[in-house]
Amino acid sequence: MTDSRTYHHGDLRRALLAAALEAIDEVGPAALSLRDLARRAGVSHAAPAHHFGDKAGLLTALAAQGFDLLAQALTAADGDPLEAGVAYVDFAVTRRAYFEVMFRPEFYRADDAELIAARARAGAVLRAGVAALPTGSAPVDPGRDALAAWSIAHGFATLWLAGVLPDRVGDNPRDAARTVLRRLAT
Amino acid sequence: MTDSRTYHHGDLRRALLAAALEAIDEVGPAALSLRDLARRAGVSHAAPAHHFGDKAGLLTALAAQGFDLLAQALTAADGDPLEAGVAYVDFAVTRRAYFEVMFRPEFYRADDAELIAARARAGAVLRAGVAALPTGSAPVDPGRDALAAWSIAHGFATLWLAGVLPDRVGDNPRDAARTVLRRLAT
DNA sequence: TCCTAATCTTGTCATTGACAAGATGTCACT
DNA sequence: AGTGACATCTTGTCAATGACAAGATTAGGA
Repeated sequence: MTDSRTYHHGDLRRALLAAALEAIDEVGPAALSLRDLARRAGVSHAAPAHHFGDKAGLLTALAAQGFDLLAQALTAADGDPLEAGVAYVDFAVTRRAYFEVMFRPEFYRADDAELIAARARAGAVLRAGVAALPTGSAPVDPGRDALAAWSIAHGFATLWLAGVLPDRVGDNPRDAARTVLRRLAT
Repeated sequence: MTDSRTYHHGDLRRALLAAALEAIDEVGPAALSLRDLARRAGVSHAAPAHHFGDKAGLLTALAAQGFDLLAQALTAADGDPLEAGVAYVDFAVTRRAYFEVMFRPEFYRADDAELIAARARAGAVLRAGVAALPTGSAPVDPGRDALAAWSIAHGFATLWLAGVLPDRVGDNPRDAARTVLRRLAT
């Protein structure tokens, strides 16, 4: 179906999303160009509009897909809250394009039903992953603990992606994340 | 000097930075338009180029100014690491435009000397603020503790700005941050 | 005064997002 | 097989933008 001689592409929607991931990795979500995606997919400049309406539509689809992939990644670290945090950071780094779109609501339609559902699924997995965290001595608010855990993992991931962490942390995000996250898990 | 009848603006650089803060608060840093800033300042569309070269130049100046303001805000919470964290979150929320640019290196020139200096100043204040954190029972790596503290504050601030936190956290970022950050400070 | 540099303007070009209208392919139904 | 409705893709167009070039205006010192 990648035969460029056919009038119909055959799988353009998927091809555009894949091209978007590449493009975002290269230039970031802000500089993403629909026309560039069309060129990458070998179709005309107006073809993307049919599948996504506009740029926000495409990024909405990407974000929804990203939340599902994140839920999947967190599920893999079943039971171990520390490893769930590591998986969160790992997702942000290895699937950077998804992550960068997911947490920038100004790029997509935050009221999209499919997106809201996907985000809710990821949120449920995330809260479940944190539930097994060892609590302090004082009576704790589980909501607060989940927020703290989410914050530290999200913050470390964001700072890593922003490239502002000192060189000392090394180049292995999983190991670095585990070291930092352990500060909360003890 | 704000007299629009004069050929020279008089304080265009400052006016453009102020207009940029407004515009970013309205549409975000990605959708920022130099021509819109020029209109807001009452000058021609090419006037900004003389002061900042291009868009990245303007955002570089904004980011550098932001790091200095952050350092200033952190210094105000002198000595108390918990309040330093609260001040960090408060800065992100109340001076959102600065914060959103500062941690998106793809928007500006990360090799700018003035920016690097400002960021180093802010980093020094941040590390100093965390130094007084109560350590756990085990022998600790102060660098790790600083990273954990930075991560949790930065993560909470980022999640707050992204608007993905549950309604339960309320609408007061300072109080909410204090509650979450205490999880690390005990 | 004059002159040099800084500041701002006008004009231009390629790129982009969005929209409209038309061409082509696909598929269900007869 | 034939046909019509719909999905998919194309071509054409427009306003907005970033960047650049060249010229006008002003400020401030020799």
